[in-house]
Amino acid sequence: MTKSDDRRVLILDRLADHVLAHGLIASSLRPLAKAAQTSDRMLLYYFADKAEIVAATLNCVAARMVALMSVHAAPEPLPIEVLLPRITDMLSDAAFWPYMRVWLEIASRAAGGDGFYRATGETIGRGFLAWGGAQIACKEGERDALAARLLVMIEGTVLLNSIGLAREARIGLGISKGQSA
Amino acid sequence: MTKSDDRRVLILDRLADHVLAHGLIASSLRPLAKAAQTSDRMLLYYFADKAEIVAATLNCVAARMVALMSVHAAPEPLPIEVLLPRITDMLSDAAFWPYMRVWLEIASRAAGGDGFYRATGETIGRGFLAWGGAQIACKEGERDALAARLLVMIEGTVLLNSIGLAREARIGLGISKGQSA
DNA sequence: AAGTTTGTGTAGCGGTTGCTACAATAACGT
DNA sequence: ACGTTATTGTAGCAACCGCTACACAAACTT
Repeated sequence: MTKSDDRRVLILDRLADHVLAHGLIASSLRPLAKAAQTSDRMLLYYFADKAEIVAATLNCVAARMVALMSVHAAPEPLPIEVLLPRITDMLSDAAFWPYMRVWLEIASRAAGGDGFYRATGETIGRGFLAWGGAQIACKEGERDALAARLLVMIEGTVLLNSIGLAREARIGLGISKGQSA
Repeated sequence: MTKSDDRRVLILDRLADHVLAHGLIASSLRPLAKAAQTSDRMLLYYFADKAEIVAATLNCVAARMVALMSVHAAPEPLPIEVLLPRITDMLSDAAFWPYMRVWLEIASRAAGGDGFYRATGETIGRGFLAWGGAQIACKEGERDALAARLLVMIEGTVLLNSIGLAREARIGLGISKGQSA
């Protein structure tokens, strides 16, 4: 049934658009259905329940973010002091902001004890860790620690950005001003 | 009308208990009213609307957190390398976890564009900044940058804790193992 | 004692939530 | 052509959401 699979993929793509544009908080069945140009009835025909819809949609969102990040990845490893401002600029990019919003929603729900969001968050977080680690120019024995360091600082920056303390985040990372290279 | 003021304070205290125990997500009027041992009707008698209830409750929650943090504050300034593991341990403390949960809910809603939560988050964030800055032993000219650095790392740790990457956070901060002093 | 303010219960409004029962059409294999 | 399967619309459920109208009692003022 390739037909229905195609339809599912098309729907998921539109659902991802909607979640990125309006957040998980605005993603109850009827708004989602409207964004996907169907009815809530049909959403629950293609998916078992809302949990499955959200899981599949977040999958799609994560895939897009991976693609977006690989575009921004440095072509060769860089020292962490160079990497940090680069990534900070990336996070401040308007194209990334929707992902950060969803990312914070996931973290918040994970903190609330929801197992699904905790697992999803951990997977994506480990993805960040690997992505960053691969770009650091360093001795092999230092890579894990530096990657973790990068991750802490990235996540700290994301959170501070969300509450309007982006400036303080840059100061904390020792970034003097403006865009980097 | 001290009588009704007392009643308001008593209610707020119970509301704070509930928000800390179950999060903002579980804080619609009827559960809040039950926790405060009243009715939703009475909640909206003492407060204008739900926004006012949440604002007042978060005020109360923030006050409690300040009290809790001042207990954990170092009696004298410490170098940042000593401060960092101390604070990380504090954040991992079970007594702090409820606050971190609410903190992430605030950040998430701020990221969603809600003006109230953005303002609340910024205020509390600046409170963290000042609290941390005051405890750092350093030259005066370095204080702001170090305080910001501390803040980024704290917030990064909070977010990573929420998604089950507490271990990675510690590694990133260069904390070798176990509790500190 | 009369009148006014302060407090409280009951009941319900219009809206949203996730989800489902029922029925009808469209497509397909035989 | 016929029976089955895939797809879709309509309508509605029970639970929840923030909030309000109305009635009523206690308490305080004068």
